[in-house]
Order: sequence, then C-alpha cells, then structure tokens
Amino acid sequence: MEAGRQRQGRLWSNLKEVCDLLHIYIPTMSSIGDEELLFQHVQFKSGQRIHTIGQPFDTLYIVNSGFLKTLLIDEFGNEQVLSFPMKGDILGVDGIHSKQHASEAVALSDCDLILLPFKKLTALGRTHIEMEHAMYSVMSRELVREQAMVGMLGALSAEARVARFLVSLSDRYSQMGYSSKLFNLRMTRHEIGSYLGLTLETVSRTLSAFNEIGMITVDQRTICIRELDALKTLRRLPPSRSRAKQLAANKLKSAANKAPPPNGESWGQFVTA
Amino acid sequence: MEAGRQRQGRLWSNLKEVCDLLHIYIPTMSSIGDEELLFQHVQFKSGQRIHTIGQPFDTLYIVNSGFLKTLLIDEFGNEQVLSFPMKGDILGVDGIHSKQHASEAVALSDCDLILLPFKKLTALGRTHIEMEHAMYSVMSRELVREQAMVGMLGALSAEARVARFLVSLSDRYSQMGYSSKLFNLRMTRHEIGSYLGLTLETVSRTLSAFNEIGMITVDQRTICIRELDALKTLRRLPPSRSRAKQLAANKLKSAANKAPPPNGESWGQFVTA
DNA sequence: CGTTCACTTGAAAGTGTTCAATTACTGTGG
DNA sequence: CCACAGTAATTGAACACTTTCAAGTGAACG
Repeated sequence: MEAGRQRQGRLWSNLKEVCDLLHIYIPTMSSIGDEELLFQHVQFKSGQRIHTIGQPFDTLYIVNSGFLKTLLIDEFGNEQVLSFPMKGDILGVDGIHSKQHASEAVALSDCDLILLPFKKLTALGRTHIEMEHAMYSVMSRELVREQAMVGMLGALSAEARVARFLVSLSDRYSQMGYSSKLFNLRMTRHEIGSYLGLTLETVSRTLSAFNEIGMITVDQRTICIRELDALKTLRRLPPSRSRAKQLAANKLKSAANKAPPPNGESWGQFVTA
Repeated sequence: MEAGRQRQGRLWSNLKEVCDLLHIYIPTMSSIGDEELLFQHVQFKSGQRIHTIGQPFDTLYIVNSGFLKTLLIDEFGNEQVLSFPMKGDILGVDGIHSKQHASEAVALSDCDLILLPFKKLTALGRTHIEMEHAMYSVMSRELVREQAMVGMLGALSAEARVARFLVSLSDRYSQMGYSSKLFNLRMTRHEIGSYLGLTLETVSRTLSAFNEIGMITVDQRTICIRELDALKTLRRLPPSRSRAKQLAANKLKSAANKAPPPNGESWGQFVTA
C-alpha cells in the first residue's frame, strides 16, 4: 500500500498516484497536482462485494492492492467470471453507459481500492485535456482487453487457454514487483474454469499435465513456472494418438535410463499452428 | 442512406444525424447544431478494408448503411471475427488507446460510413458536456457488448450460440426497419463460425437442425425465423440419447398421421438450465 | 476432530471437430 | 447465354477434446 496518505483517519491518494497506478504519464502533472486533488481509499475484506449488477453507478475504482474477480450472472444464477482485477486495474467502466453496473465485483483477498467519483473525473477531464484523453485511453484499453479475451475463447484449446492464463498472471505479478516464476493463485479452479470457458476438472487436469511435462510445478494454489517460453507458444498439445506414443516413449526412456523425461525442447515440436 | 446532404459532390451529415444513428438523445442539440458541424461520408465497396491492424488511428466511423465485419488476426494469420457492425454501429474505438487500430474492419457489402475525426469529437466534448458524456457512454456500451460476448462464448453450447446469433440479427434488422422474421445473412458460415467460436460445419449443421425442427427455415443465406421465443430461450438441445428418442418419436408421429411434427411447444421441455 | 470445501483423478459419455465427398452457388470469359 | 472455375454450403463418418459423473484425497476451520 505504497500510495496514499492519512487524513481524517483515512487513506487518500493524489492524482499523480492514481495516474501512476494506471500507467498513465501526464507531462503537465505537476500543475494539476498543485490543486491537491485527493481521492479516498476504501478497504474491502476478502469475500466482500464492491458492486452488484444493477446497482446505480457513480464511481469508478482503481485497485491499489489485493485481488478481485468481476462476473456476470446468467438467468439461472450461474457465475461467469469476466476478469481478475489486481493492482492498477480499473473497475466499473461498464456502468457508465446505463448508469448501472453491468457486472459484479467481489474481493478475492483483502483489498484497498481508490474511489474515483465519475463526476469528479469528467470535471477534471474538462479542465485538463491530458486527463480527458487518459480516460478515453483507459476505456479503449479495456475494450482491447475484452477483444483479446473473445479471441482467446473463440480460437484456443483448453491447454492453450490455461497456458496463456498462467503467462498473463506471470506477467502481471512481475509488473507488480513479485516473482514472475513462483506465485500463488488467488482464485479457485472453478473460477479459473469459468473465466476460461472450461470446467474446473479440465483446469485441474491441464495443470496436472503441465506439471507432469515439467512446464510448471503445481501444488494446490502454488505455481512455479519452469518453461515460460513453452507456455507462451503452446497452442495445442499433440492429438492423443501421437501424444500417447510420445508419453509411452518418454516412459520408456525414463524407465531405461533414469533421465528426467521431457524437457522444454522435446515439447517444442508439438507447438503447432 | 437517409442521412446526409450533398456538398462538394460528397455526402455530409450534421451532428444531430450522427447522434440519431448512435441512439443518443441530446436535449440541447439544437444549440449545438447551430454551428452546422458537418461530418463527411465515405463509401466502401464490398470487400474493401476500412482499416487494418496497426494502422495509425485518428478517426472513428459510424455505419450509415451496409454491413461489415471486424476481426483480429492471430500469429498464424487466422481470422477471428469480433463483430458484424451495421447501421448505427461505431467502428474504431479500439484504436484510441495505442493510437493504432487493434482490429481490422472489412466491408461485407457496399457501405456508407460517416467519418468522425477523433480530435473534432473530443473538442466537441469539451464545449458540450452532453457530447462528452455521450462519448463515454458509447465506449462503455461497446465494453458491455464485448462482456456479453465473453459470457456467451464461455457458457453456451453451439446450438445456444447460433440461436442467440439469429435472435440478435433479428433484433437488429427490426431496429433498422427491416423484417425481423425474414432476412439474408450477409456473412459466410465460416465467418459466423469464427464469430461464435465454432467451425463452419457446426454452424451449418446447427442451422439445418433448427430447420428440421421447424424453428427456422434456412436456404443458403436466406433465414426465416419461425419460433423466435424458442430460439431466445434455447440453451441446449437435449442429450443425444433423449434427442434420438425424441426424433424417432417425431418421425413416428409424422409418419403415422401426416401432422406437422415438432412445434415450439413440444421443444419447450428441452429448454434446460 | 469432524465437517466442509477445494482439488485430483478415473471412466464413460457427449459435443464439436476434422476429413472427405457432394452439391449449390457466383462471377467471368468465351 | 453457357461453360467453367472457384468459392460456399451441406452432409456423413470417425475421431478427439472436453465434460459429466463419481469417488477419493487433502487442506482449512470451527
């Protein structure tokens, strides 16, 4: 919780801290900062809901610390996870259009969020062109992200989805200053499955398979990335006939000469279009 | 091509026409309109590309007439269709963030688009608060749409996806003043499949199945919606064992007493969670 | 210490894909 | 106007991937 200062027994952040979180660089920031605009923080405990579907919208949130999920709920009450926001991510953009939140956000850990009253933001945008453009930019970025998600759901196999999920987590952890190799999942297999359009069993099995291959080590929620490049380029494991052959071959080899069976190289050949 | 007037041998639209297309109502429109801001139209022939991935972004487009597709291209050159924009839809929002288009847009028919230079738009937003809010609103709406798409790809069966696709087309045609029952598909099975995360064969088979059941009539690109409500509520056809039974029963019935086999009612029972 | 929830793993089933063959369109040039 | 080539759509059969169902293990927490 680097950003923020105490005032009235609460944490507040100034505009610069908010922009830094969002990875927005504003050259004339100092002149804006002079006004000492402050944004209030709010804390949520794990499991608490930040907003619900249909709830009136009037403020955006930025994640300062902690982990969350956002979700849609279909007509039968089933959750569809849309994203796993973490530090620097923005929440609530989908509420602008209808002035009601279109999704639900839930804390997966204790969280510290910064409140961005939408009216305050737009007013700011009016006096500072850079801020205005920053807002358009952030919204556009969210859209691009969703499009990438659609592309992934539309085109990739289960294994490729899980692999990309791990890679993106790795990226984000490293951006946040944590290890990109060794980290803990903050969400259940069920939530991952929902996010990726898979069942929790498929997620579990896929992680186990990656583990067996040696691309990762997995134990419950602890993940260790061993072959990042292999994960990045993986599109589809070989069809089961050849995979069966390969597995058999590997078993033979490892049985014969106690050598560690498959490595990143030996799986490169299976990274197919 | 109702909107637009001639000037310098080209079509132009004023702000009111643009807002009407976007379904945005601005109460103080008349005062803005006074300035006689005009936006230029551009025509594209079927097959032409409006913008490519990576191309510098500086203008948004609104579809005034015609049909298009937008798509992503993966590292192997495969298309992933993202949307099928038509009258009133906006194009190019994904380019704002990186100042480069993140997707490609292609005309599926001859099109008439209105150019909205982004700078002109933001300037307008600065002088007219309602316009500014309209822009945020439109971008938020795009995001909500993508989220709905993610939800659909993540949760629905092939049949449900195709059904929803038909329903949404029906909605949009009726909004545009065309028949909501009888229309022509402007895209190939391949493009539909890409959009829905399915193969073209699955799309074709599913349409044939709907046809056989009597929910729609399909002949090549001509679609006639017969049981709109059934399509709307369809989530998943029954598992093949019971479906086989059902089909057999239907065949028996129709063979026995020449009655039209299945109707909307008889399929209601299969609309399951 | 027992209950609960998350996770793993196996076996069977089902949905959707792939491959392949056939038919139907579309547009072009003779 | 027709033939022809090329693209689009349909359909069947075999197969593969993912899910479903089920059982069992493990960790967390009162």
